[in-house]
Amino acid sequence: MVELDRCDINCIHDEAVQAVRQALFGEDVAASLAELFKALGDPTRVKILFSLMTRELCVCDLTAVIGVSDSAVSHQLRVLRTLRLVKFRREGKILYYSLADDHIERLFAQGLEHVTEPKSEMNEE
Amino acid sequence: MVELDRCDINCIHDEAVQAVRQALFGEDVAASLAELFKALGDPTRVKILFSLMTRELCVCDLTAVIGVSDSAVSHQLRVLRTLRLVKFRREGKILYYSLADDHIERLFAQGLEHVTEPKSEMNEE
DNA sequence: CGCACATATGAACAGATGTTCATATATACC
DNA sequence: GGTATATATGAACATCTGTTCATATGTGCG
Repeated sequence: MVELDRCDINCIHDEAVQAVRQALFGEDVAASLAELFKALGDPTRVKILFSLMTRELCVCDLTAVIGVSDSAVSHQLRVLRTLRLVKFRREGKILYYSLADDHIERLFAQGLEHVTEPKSEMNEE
Repeated sequence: MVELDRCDINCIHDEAVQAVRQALFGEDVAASLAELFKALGDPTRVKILFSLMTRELCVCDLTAVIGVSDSAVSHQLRVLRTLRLVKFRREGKILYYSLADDHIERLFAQGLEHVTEPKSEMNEE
């Protein structure tokens, strides 16, 4: 029940705005969602996650597969860990990383569907 | 069939690396995926897209709902348009934006599932 | 045509992001 | 304990990103 401070521009469709406002999730949810997607929005992290879809891998393997420094991988793994996208288990000095759950696989599947979709015709200006 | 230039580090699990390498999609796909998710990785764009899930809206409505300048909305709409996430139709001087397809709805649904999931227990160090 | 409105665009700027390099931690083995 | 390996972390830095402000485009109307 937010008192909507009516904008002074006049092209606004009031009921539409009110309806959408009520349906709209809060700042925090929007921020969380954005944070999640942002984490998926980097080529290195995408490759890490996709690699882990095949099987669990150690940091060393990841650097070999993806072709970036171990430091870079490590930094990115931290991002993914913080967002609970990956988990790991230790075996001696080696850490084996794997996907935290199957949300990522489904997100990737959806994403790939959009990306590889036959772009009917650009709707760009 | 990429000839894998074996990394000089020795903790690598060779067959694992080779297997994953073969399964891994190309640079271009990884880049496209990352680009898509990056587009979803901003609070303003998240709110725009979520608003459009309810119904089509003009730019003015969006500024009112989300509470940012029309210029900012416009800039973000361009990003979303470029990635074919939204489309629009003109009616006089007003442009009505709407979601380009239903991939976004499904991506959001998946994303929300992850975000709102009861975080069993942090797996952070 | 000229003006008003709805939206788009470009430049500028502050803040965020990803990598590198150097260094630290943790574990195994001698 | 000391050394080697696997990984993590912090600082530094160049690049990218999102907003704002000023200005441009496009449409309707008188």
